Amino acid sequence: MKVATWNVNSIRARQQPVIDWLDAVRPDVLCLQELKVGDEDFPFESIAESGYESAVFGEKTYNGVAIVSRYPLQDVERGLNDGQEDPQARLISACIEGITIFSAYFPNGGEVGSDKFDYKLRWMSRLRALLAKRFDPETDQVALCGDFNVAPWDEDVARPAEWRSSVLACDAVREALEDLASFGLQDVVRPFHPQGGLYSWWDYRGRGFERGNGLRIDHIYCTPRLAERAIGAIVDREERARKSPSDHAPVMVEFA
DNA sequence: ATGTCAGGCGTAGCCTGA
Repeated sequence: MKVATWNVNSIRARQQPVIDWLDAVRPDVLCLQELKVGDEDFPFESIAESGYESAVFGEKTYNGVAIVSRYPLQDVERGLNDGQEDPQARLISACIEGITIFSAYFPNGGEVGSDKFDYKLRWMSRLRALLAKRFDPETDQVALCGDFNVAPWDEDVARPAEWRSSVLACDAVREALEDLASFGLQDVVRPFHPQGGLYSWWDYRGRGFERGNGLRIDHIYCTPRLAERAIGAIVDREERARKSPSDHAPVMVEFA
C-alpha cells in the first residue's frame, strides 16, 4: 500500500499535475494540503475519473486539506473537534483499509514569537490531545501525513545556519514535534534516508530549488504497528523540477 | 532583509500569506 502526501499550493493551479501524478504513480492514498478552495471548487469528478474517491475539508483562499483514495473512505472527520474554535481548515482524517490516515497542514507560524507562532505551537499540542483521545498507539494503525512545517533535524535542512532560527527549524517547533510524536508516532521516511539531505520543500523566493536550498518539512509519521510495515520511502523531486511546480514535492511511503 | 508564487478584488495592480 502506497501512501503519499503533497502540499500542492492551490488545487486549482495544480489540478492537472495532481491527476497526471495519480495516473503515473498510482498511489493508494494521496493526502493533499493547501487546496486554497472551498469544497464546492474541489475537482471531485476529474479525480474520480482516475479511480479515486475524495474526502475534502476546503477553505476559500487559504489552507484546505483532502484525502484521495483508491479504497473506500470511512469515518471521515474534519478539524480538531476539541470544542475550541479553529476557523482554519487544516485537518481531515479517514479510515482506509483499517488504517486511520490524517492529512494535516500545520500552521506555518509566521515569525518566531508572533501570534501565528503561538497558534502553531497550540495547534500541535491540540493535535496531540486529539490523537491521545482517539487512539491507542499500541494497537491502532495511524498515519499522520502532511505539511508539518517543521524540519525535525539539521540533516533535514540544506543550510542549517540560514534556517536554524526560523519557524521551520527552531528548537521550540522541534520540541513541539517531539512532544506530538511522543504520543506514539515515528517518522517512517527518515530510516530509509539516514544520511539526510532529503528535502520536500524549496522556497520560491531566492530560487531555493535551483540552489539546492531545501528542507524536509513534509512527513509521514506512524504508530509502531504500521511503521513496522514500511518498506520504502521516496520524495518525488521531479514534480518540483517541472514547469510551474508547487513549492513542495510529493512524499510517499510504501507499506507491506 | 526577501529576488517567487497564488488568490482576492475586480479588471490594474496592490495586498496577504507562505
